[in-house]
Amino acid sequence: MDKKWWHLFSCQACVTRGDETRQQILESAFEEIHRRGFQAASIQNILKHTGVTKGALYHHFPGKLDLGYAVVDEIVRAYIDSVWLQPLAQARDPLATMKDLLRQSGEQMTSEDISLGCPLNNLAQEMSPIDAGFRERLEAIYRDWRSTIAAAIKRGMKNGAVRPDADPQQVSLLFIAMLEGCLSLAKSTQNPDVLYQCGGGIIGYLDSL
Amino acid sequence: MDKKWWHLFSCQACVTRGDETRQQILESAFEEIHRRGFQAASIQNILKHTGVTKGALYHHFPGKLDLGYAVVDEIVRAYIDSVWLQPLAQARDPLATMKDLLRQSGEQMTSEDISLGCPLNNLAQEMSPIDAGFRERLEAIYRDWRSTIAAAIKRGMKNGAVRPDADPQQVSLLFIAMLEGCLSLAKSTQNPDVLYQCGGGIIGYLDSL
DNA sequence: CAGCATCCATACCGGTCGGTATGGCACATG
DNA sequence: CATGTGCCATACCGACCGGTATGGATGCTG
Repeated sequence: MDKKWWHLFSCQACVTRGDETRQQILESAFEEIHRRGFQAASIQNILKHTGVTKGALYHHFPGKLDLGYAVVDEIVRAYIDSVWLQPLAQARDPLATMKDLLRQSGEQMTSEDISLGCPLNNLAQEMSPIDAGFRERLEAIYRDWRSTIAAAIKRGMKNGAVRPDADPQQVSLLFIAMLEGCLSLAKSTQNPDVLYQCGGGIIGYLDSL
Repeated sequence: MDKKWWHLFSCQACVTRGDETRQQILESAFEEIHRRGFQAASIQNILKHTGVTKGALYHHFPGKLDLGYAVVDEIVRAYIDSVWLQPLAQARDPLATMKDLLRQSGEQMTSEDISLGCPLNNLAQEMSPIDAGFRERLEAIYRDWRSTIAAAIKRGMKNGAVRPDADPQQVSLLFIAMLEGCLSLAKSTQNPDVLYQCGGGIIGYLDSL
């Protein structure tokens, strides 16, 4: 079932062209899902923005559900990885880096980003009660996120960057909850000021640790 | 267009029976929307659980969108009103009552409540970017909620129940963000412990005020 | 060159959606 | 009693949905 290894040398097209359209479909699907939610996402719309046809899509993905899973596994997860997990993986001062990441991603958000909200949270809210496959995948991302934060906090407690009576589990939980809550409120109001003021509250919380 | 006032005396059926089925439709619609989201909510399902027919529904509501608006205006708003606004309206010690309400509503949540999430947040997340009518209604509810909390905090600062250097605006914002974020995480993990631990973090925050 | 697998385009299908048109029943009115 | 109106049931509609069947183009394989 897997491609044989020498395809990498003898058949460029098989590898690159196929994976290229697959990637196009994935990114367009992510856009559409981010915009309308998974259930309301239309296959036709996903195709319209790529130029590829339905035959191509159903050649690469068995169905809409699997396409959604792939979006979670390969795009949403990769985003959280690159933005949060990797910077925190070997941070010396976790609170400082978290505050930096917070400010940084807050500043570079467009008003459209604000009104569309966090893709991870959107999908989790919509699909967790409905589909177990989505739930498990999204919950795994949250779990990794939390454990990475908790580990960073623990390291910070050891080297004195975090006060020693902090509870790493609760801090990781509450931080993500505050963040998602702030993004959620900002999305509802479509007001960047809400995001900034709320983000200030998160930073204040981190300062208390 | 309005019913004439003497209908209240002369035509019981016109008033009570009509409003009764309307209320049934509203409640069933709330259930269905809470369960599947507004866009995926099926008129047929809403009817199935009430026993009334499509003619009745479209007699009381011009369309699906207006039905959704009515659910927000008459059910979601009423819920927030009764659970949060009224208890806080003349609370002497706002932080204590907020902690009480938090614990109370946390304890009486079933595991199904947890996995379905907060109706207000669900609808806001799904519909705010898509439909302005929903967005304005939901944002109005959030606004009232925030201003009620802020007013209560301000009163608490006057009578010494809240430390005088608190920022009522930010407290109200952050509290709702934390609450919605905690419910959101608990929904994703479908784990009550997450809710309790996260709620403990909120209470810790309130204790710091 | 023959055969085969990959990759994709087109046409089509059953099912469900929200919405409408129509008619009938109960009842208040003049 | 005749008429009008609020309330609701039934049958039906076009649109769109996700999914499939089929065929063709390309390029590697033996």
